Amino acid sequence: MAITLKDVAGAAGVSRSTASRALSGSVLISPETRAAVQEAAAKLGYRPNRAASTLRSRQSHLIGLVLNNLINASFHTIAEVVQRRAAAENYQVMLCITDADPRREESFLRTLSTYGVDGLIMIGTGKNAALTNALLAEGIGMVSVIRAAAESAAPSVLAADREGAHAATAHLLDLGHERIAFIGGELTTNSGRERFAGYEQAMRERGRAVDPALVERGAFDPAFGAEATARLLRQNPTALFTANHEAVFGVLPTLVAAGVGIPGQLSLVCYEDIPWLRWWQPAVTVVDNGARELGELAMDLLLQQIENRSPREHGTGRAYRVGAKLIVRASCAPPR
Amino acid sequence: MAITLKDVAGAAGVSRSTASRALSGSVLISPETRAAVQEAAAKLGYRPNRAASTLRSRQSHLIGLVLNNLINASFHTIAEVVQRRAAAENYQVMLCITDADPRREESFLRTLSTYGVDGLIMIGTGKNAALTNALLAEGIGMVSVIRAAAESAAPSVLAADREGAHAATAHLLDLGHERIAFIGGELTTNSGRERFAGYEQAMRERGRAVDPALVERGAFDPAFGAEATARLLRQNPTALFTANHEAVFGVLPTLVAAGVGIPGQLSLVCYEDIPWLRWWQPAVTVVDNGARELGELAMDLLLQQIENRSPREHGTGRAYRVGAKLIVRASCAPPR
DNA sequence: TCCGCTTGTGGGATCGATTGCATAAGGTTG
DNA sequence: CAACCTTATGCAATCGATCCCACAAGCGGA
Repeated sequence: MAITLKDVAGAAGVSRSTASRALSGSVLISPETRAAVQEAAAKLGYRPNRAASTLRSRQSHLIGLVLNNLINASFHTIAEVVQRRAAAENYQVMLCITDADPRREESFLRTLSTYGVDGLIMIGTGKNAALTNALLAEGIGMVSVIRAAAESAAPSVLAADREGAHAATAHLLDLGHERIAFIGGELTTNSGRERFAGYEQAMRERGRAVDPALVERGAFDPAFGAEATARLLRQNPTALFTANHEAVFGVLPTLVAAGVGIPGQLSLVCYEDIPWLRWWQPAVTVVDNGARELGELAMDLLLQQIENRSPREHGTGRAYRVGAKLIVRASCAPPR
Repeated sequence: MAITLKDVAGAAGVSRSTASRALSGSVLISPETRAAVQEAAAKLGYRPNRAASTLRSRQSHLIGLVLNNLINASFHTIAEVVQRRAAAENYQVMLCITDADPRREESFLRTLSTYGVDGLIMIGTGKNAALTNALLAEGIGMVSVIRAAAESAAPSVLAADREGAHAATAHLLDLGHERIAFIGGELTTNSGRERFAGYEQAMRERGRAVDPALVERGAFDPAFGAEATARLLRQNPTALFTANHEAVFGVLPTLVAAGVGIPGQLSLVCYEDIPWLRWWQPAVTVVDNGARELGELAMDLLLQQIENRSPREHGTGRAYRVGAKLIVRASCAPPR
């Protein structure tokens, strides 16, 4: 039915082996033969059968991308970056959405391995370390992004959450703020813990105690952001650092509804550089966690692993950090 | 190296053929044999090799998802829905991001066909109809979503943009507005054309002429939204319908900066139900284009095609419509 | 008893590209 | 000129699951 390598070989007057070598490049083939085969392939519109190629060569040119969802800005940014880099290097991406459910994740990991993926980019739950380590041992490349299980042997690319939160808090302190409120995620999450640590550290460095009444931690969800903001406003803070991204959707409307002037009455810093915060009035100062660079670096590491084929060297669980950047815009001013 | 069907067959004391049939289900196999094979497979941790299966059976259980980007809310919503449905039906999704570039799209389509995808979900550029029709003729399933080329033989699932825009405009007219400004996309795009048509139709039905000074059409981009809003405010509209989703990011800050009271001074309706507009203060009345249903319906149609394997029946270019819903919130009121 | 049918199982070819091994042609060196 | 190496090519096995075909066992009816 479809055109196979045999047809191309026939048209070019060579054997299948020679045709294969001519098209895959980089082996002993005379320039004329190579040209003849390439011409024949082009003329016939030959498209190689990846299933056959994968079966024999054990290289699928497939990369599995495992993540929680695509709604979160960091996640879909990373997904985009990964797909683009992959395509540029002639790899294809299999998308798997886990909802942060370890059971779904496990199922995806098993399925991906049946497809013979060459590597995996994981924003993982951290609950399947035994399985991921087994896959790693089988020679499948792997890089964890954003989250990393301590027991995982895969290298990880992490956001500098502590540094980012530290920079945001320091910025507010530099402006002269003392009553800096904090809205964060639960301490059970990586980012919740690290960002609070950054906030606390900055306060401590300037000799400021953290006032528990100014700290709100809760679910990654706008409703929590709204409640927390309402509570915090009663404490008369002069600045607010929202380190819980999803909560922002609740924080901003609550501030507007309460008629709080920004930055006149309250200085505001949020987390993650999403378009809305850039286009808001006044434009909101944010911490950019560097989602694009996270994705780029993860793919660099993964492609290195895949090409070297040396799980030993990479299976060290080494953690790389991507710097967070404070993007100063118009939402902060010295306190009155 | 890895455990193959041969190993499972050996452990269960049957032939490879029998083992294969026992695991693939739905053929003549005695219950005891089937149980024995399944047990052996489970005990050995057998994971079938998809490459081999695809090569022989010409079914990859892969679906290609081709779209512009993942930033746009409709697109990543559709991507999520497609992936979930696919996973539930034991298909995997290959993600391809085209940036709406026909050349990239073409390249992805060719690559996907080398992987032997069973079907394609396309938010396409419409510029590769010859190629998509060829793939369709080869037996690859296909459904276009949101955009559809007239020359394409694939069925399409389209948003009811005209109806949505009509409903939004009618809502404003019902409240008593007469000077209803419109911000849309270029007429060269499907959604730009259809949404303007809906606006115009609603106006016409109520005997209102469309005032060209109240209509702005331009790029899908916040900067355009900001300029357009600034120009429109000089025309003293009592209501604004923003049918260009990306422009919203420029429209809202401009309105806030100009101190326009909503809905007191100006009623506002936007397009697409994204979290920000739900949590804005006041909550913004929007037209929901039904991205989730678009994705669901597209997958339903695709799975039907793949299972029936009857390109004839489906290759009719038939267009399905998903209804748009007006979600009334707090951003509209009668004019003063 | 024999024929024909149903049900279950095995043998072996097959999908299409890759690759180890053999070999031929041409060139170099002592 | 013989021994040897380099370069280019072909042959045939191979990857692992599927599926056509053959065939055996069991059973009912004539």
